[in-house]
Amino acid sequence: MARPRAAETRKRTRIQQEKEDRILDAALDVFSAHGFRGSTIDQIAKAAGMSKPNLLYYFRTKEAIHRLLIGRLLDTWLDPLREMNAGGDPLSEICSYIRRKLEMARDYPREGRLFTNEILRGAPHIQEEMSDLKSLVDEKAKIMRGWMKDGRLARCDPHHLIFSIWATTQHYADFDVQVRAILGPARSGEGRFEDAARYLEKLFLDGLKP
Amino acid sequence: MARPRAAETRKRTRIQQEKEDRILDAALDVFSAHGFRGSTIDQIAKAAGMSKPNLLYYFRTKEAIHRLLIGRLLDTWLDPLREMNAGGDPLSEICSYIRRKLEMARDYPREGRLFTNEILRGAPHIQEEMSDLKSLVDEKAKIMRGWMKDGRLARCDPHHLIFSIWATTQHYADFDVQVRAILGPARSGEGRFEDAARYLEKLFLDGLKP
DNA sequence: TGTAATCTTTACCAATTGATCAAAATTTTC
DNA sequence: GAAAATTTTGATCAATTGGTAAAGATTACA
Repeated sequence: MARPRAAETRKRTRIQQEKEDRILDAALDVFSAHGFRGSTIDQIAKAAGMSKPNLLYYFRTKEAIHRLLIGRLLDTWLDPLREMNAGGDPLSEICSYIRRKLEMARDYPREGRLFTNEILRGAPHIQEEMSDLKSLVDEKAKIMRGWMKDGRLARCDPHHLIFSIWATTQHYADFDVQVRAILGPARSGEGRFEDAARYLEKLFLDGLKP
Repeated sequence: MARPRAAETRKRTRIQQEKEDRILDAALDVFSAHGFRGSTIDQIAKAAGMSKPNLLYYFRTKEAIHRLLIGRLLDTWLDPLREMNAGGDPLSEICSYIRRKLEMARDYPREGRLFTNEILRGAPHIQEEMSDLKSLVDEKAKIMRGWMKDGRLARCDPHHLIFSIWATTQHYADFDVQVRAILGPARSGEGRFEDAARYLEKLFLDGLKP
């Protein structure tokens, strides 16, 4: 190889491990705040505490960083939905799904915004993942329809039910500044997530009771 | 004025009227799809069917276009909430609010995405409007609390109730590609908004019944 | 119809930005 | 401790992009 780059050679060194992690964390900060095109390599490099050429030694292109982040994200983003199983009690399955999604919005807001950014742009980098997503959602929708048939869940469109859970929970990551502006400083502590959880649980429980 | 620019002189001509409208429409297309920094003047000019310098004859800067769009947007975006009045029946007031917001997501998805873009970036251009927003929401929250006290609406946190309506309706504009991908081509017609309306109405009605 | 105002185009500039290269500095390995 | 491998830096490039200048084309109006 003419000009060796990190990770193109034998195995990852200690420095590679460290620096790559720092870069990805910095990039998550910057991408989630400014979007892909709104972010510059310089910004990311600065946030990671290194020079631009140095960063480019670890990742060939800006897109390579973005791709890796998006890929990682999708891997874990759907875990809560996967965990919903037909065997459990419908309403408590849905409640814990809501709780888990809300926890993700609280604990990983950057990832959430990165995802929303990508979707807002028309999901250009995750076309195939979209069809995997459809399969998963269809599968879970089928389970829900089973619950409805058994009279254990209110009859409704399961796809839109899932959308509404995504929307209400993701809102607390994507619209964070708006939520804080409206709740005011006094209620903008971490407690707002507990208030949200309480409210959403009530809404969906009573709204979906058979 | 050394180099006169459109609208800096006496009154708007026919051509100014036409071209400015075309530019704003094109800019809404481009900004809502790519975000502010992701959009170029060239792109907007091309979409508006004119050259870049020609466009810049009508708007001094890219930011001027964006500012105008954002300003216009906020003017109308909150109208549905303003219309919610204490005199009506609580549940039907909330239902028509949901319906109106859903109609906006259907009829003005570009505006919706423009707004989400702005909030995602931390709302840098609409700081003051945010406090106006807070006043409006607080006022409506007060009305809702009155309804709850009278036993005409289920007790819950009215701020989070409003958030949940925003989130579930806006979702159909912002996450449109995802919604379409999951519903599949057969159910991605305009009918999806009616399905959504039916579902949301049921959810909120049963979820908020006293 | 002629003239003043408005509009459009061509050519251009300076700053930013993604990316490269080769050499210097550092770390790892034997 | 020296050689080899890896990491860092500084200089630089080409493309993109926001914006300007000035001359030419068109339109409105008396």
